[in-house]
Amino acid sequence: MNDSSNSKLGSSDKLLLAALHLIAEKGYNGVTTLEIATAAGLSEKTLFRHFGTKQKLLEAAFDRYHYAEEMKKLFAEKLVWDLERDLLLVCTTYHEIMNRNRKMIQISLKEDEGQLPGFRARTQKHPQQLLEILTNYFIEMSEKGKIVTTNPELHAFTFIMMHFGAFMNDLDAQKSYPGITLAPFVQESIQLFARALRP
Amino acid sequence: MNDSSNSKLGSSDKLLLAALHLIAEKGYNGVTTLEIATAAGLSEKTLFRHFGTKQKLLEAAFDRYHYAEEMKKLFAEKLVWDLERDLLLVCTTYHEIMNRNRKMIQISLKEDEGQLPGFRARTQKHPQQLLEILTNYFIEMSEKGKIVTTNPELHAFTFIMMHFGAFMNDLDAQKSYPGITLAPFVQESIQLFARALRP
DNA sequence: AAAAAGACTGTCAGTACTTACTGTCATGCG
DNA sequence: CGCATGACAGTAAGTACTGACAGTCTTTTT
Repeated sequence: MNDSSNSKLGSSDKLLLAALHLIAEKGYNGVTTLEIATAAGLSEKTLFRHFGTKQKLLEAAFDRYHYAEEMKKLFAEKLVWDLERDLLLVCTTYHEIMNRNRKMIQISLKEDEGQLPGFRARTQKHPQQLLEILTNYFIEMSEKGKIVTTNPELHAFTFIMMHFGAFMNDLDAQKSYPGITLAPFVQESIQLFARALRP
Repeated sequence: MNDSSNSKLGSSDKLLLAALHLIAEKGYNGVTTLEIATAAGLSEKTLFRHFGTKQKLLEAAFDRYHYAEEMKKLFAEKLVWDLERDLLLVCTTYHEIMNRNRKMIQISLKEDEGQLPGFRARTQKHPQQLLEILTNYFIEMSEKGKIVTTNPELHAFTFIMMHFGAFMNDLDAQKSYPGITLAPFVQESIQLFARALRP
């Protein structure tokens, strides 16, 4: 259940995962190096031997575990120009990536930019790419006559905001809206767009 | 420009505002009592004379500046059963309230529940109420034959998630999507729903 | 009007605790 | 042997919080 219980990992990875987990939960200033080391099942001394400072530990964790593949590759050859199918692909891919970077996103939210140079830029890279891709998709779908869209970028933005909102709502352990799960929401959001954009 | 530059405020309010502002920006553990007092233009000693402890200062700030009026009152007698008009009212009211509680929401996001008992519950109160109101609204509109909705609660949730996402995106000073402003987005989101739910 | 009282604040010195980080030496392990 | 680690002690800095005293300004009293 706990990240650090995996005994197959090397010491560095145990520390990185424990750091990521605890900092995401309690914030950088809310966790001590002793806490992190203990959670990793190691001594504090080992932590400093590996990473020198607490800052470098966090930076190393970000570098090691931030998923950074290009969004465009994820959609290459996969779009079939059927609105509902393609939107489902976009949705699932979006939520998958956001969930993979969940801890990093939580950290970026909690800490201010001054102390985490460049971290926020990285967490925002995927959403920005996706907006571009989805905008172009709407434009092309419109040219094919399969949908009507007056403002493709705004439509793409709206679609992404829906799912960004749902993701952020889910990020919080103590959810704002219990009783609503992701899958039906995804389905509904797609049908909504399909009906609204239908020629 | 700065909160604490308003010389008409009493010392307590200067401290509360400075605390709210700084804690929202750098987190509870990221700010010192000396910093807060200095930002308020007062001495650290005065801070402790007024509030005793740092915790109580934050709690007092939350109590004093959290906007807590019942959502239902805000919509009483104001809904006219015209979808586009009513959704616009819901949108603007939602964004207004969320913005009014912006600092409190930022703090709730940064700090974990263990140290801020009950804070998160208060920031989540408005969204939950709104979901209820909007769900009932969709049900009634459906009964009036003005819209078709297969799952009113999910539709309401979807609508709110769109705007929650937009708000969260805007919360960040370093926005993910520059060049997109709120007003056109609100307009588009309403038209989207109007088209999708039209009988 | 003058004096006295009271409320509020600043300065400064200081305490107690936490915490990032280091040094030294011993131990286990291939 | 060589390498990684742990146990332990310790340092230096930061920080929440306190106490003592003095200054200022307003209000009250004479």
